[in-house]
Amino acid sequence: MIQVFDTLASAKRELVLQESGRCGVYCCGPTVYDLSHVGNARAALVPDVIVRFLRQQGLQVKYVRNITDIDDKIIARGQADGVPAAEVAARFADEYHRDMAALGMLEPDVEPRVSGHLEPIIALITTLVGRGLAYAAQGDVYYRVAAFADYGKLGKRKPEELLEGAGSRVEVDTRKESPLDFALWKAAKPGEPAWDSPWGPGRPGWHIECSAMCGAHLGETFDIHCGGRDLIFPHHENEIAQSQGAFGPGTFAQYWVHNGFIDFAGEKMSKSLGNFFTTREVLALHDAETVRYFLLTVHYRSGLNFDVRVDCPECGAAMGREAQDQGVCPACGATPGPEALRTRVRFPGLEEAEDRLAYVYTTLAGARKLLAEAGAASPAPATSPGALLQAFCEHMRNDFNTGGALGTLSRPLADINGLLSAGKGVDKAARLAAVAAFVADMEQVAAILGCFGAEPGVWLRRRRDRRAAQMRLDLARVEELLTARREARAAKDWGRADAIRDEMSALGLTVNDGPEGSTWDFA
RNA sequence: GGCGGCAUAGCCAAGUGGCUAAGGCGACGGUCUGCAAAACCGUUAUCCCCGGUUCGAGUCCGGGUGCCGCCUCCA
Repeated sequence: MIQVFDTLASAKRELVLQESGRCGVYCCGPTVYDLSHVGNARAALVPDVIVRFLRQQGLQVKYVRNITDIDDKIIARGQADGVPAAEVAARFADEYHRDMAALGMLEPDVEPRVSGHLEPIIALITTLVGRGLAYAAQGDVYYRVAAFADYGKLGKRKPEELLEGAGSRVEVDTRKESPLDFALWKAAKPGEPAWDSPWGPGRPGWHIECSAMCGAHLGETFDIHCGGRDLIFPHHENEIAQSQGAFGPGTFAQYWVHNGFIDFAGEKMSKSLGNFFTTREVLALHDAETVRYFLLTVHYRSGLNFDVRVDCPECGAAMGREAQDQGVCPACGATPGPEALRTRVRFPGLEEAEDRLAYVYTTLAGARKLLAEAGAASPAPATSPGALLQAFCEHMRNDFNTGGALGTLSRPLADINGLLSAGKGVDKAARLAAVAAFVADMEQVAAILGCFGAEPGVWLRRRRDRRAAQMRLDLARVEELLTARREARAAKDWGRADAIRDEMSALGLTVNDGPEGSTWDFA
C-alpha cells in the first residue's frame, strides 16, 4: 500500500489508481520567461522521484509535465528585451531542458505546450460557455465562479470570504460579473500574440491550459497532480472548477500533491523578491546528485532552508546578509563589490550533502572492489529485495518520505564499511553475500532517487576535479607531495612526512594513510 | 483581516497513540594509526507553553505563544 497526502482531503490517503497497474501523473511545469531557480528544481524533482518510485514498484506511469509558453510574463519579458514573446518562450524552454537534464531529471513522457493546444483549450472554453459556467465579455471569456458549487474546496476558502477581500487589493474589472471570476480567454491588445477564437483574437488565460492539457494527455480523470504549494489557490482551484465544470463531479486529479518552498534567509525564495539562486549557479558549484540528495533530505511538503554563506574575499570572515548588501566586511572593513562577493558564495547544506555522497560512493567503490576481487567466487546477486531496500521503500510508501528513507541507509552503510575493513573473524561467504546484497539494493535505491547510480570511481573523480578546479589546485603538485610523503613514510622519516602533511593541509587537503598507501581528500 | 501550515538535541531532520523518540552534521570519548586522517564503536532529547481525551500522547482535541505561507504573478 502506498499512501499519498492529498491536499484536497488534507490527509494521507491510500493510493488507489483509476486503472490498476497504471498511474497518470501531471506536473505543473514552468512558465518559460527566465532561467529556472532552485525552487523550480525542487518542484520538478518531487514528481520525478514519485514517478521513479512508482515505476520501481512496478507501475506503468505516464508522466506529463507541461510548459507554459503563452503568458503575461513572457510577453512582458519579450517587450522588455525587444524580442517576440515566442522567441523568449522558445529560448527559456531550451534553457529549462538544459537545467533539468543537468539535474538528472527523467524526461516526461509528454511535455505539452500551451501553444500547441489552442484547439482543446478553445473546445474546453466552448463547453464551459455552453454549460453556463463561463461567459464572454468584450472579447474576454470569464469563468462564472458562482455557478460552480465546490469552488474553494481545494484552497479551503469560501466564496463569501473571498469576496470580502476582493477589490481591496486588485482593481475590479468591470467586465466581470463577479470579482472572483477569472479569465479563460483574454482578448489581445495591440502588439500581443493572438490566436483566433469564437470570441475574437486573443490568448488563453493561465489556468485553462492545464485543464485542457490534462484532458488531452491523461483523460478526464487521472491519478496524481503535482505542483508547488503556491499553486493551490487560485491555480489548481481554478483547474478543478474548469475540469469538473466541463466533465462533471469527481473527475480530474484524484490526488493533489504540493511541495513546500525553499527558504532563503528565512523567507520564501522567489523571483519577485529577487532572493533566488538559479539552477545554473548552484550546478556550477555542485554535482547534480548533490543537489538532488540535498533536496531529498527533507520531506517534500516541508519548507527547506537553503543556507548561503559568503566569506569576505579579503579576510575570509563570514559576511552576514546585511554586510553583503552594504558590501562592507564587518571584520576587516574591506569593500568587495557584488561581483567579488558572487565568487565567494557557498552553500553549506550542499557541501554537507556532497560529503555524504562522497561517503556513500566511497563505500560503494569499496564494495564493488571486494566483489570484483572475489571474482568467480562472488555469490549470485540477490533476486529478492534485501532488508535495506525494504526499509527504504517502507518510508517511500509513506507519502514518499525521502528523508526517512535516506535515514535507513546509515546503518547498512556503516555495517558495510565495517565489513570492508574487518578482515578476520568474519565468515568470507557471509561477508560477500552481505556486500553483494548491499550493492544490489543500492542499485534499486539509485533508480528511485536518481542518486548513487553513477560509477563510484567516476563520480569521485569528477568531484575531485571540480573542487580542485574551484580551488585552483595543482593536481600534479599534489601527486608529487603524496609521492614524497609515501617515500618519507617508507623510510620512517616521520619529520619529513609530517612536514609534507602540513604543506598539504595548507592547500586545504587532508592525507589518509592506509595499508595500501596514502590518498588525499579535501579538508 | 480570512484561510492553511509548522514548532522534536548546539544545527538540520524522520516519526501513520503503544516496547529503550530514526538518521545526518558538530562536539566529546574509544578502536585503528609512527602521530594523524578516513573508517568503525560509544556518549550527546523532561519532543514551545497550559489544559483535556486515553490504560498509554511527540503523535489526538481545546487554548496560548512564536515563525512561515496563501489570499495579486509565483515552484
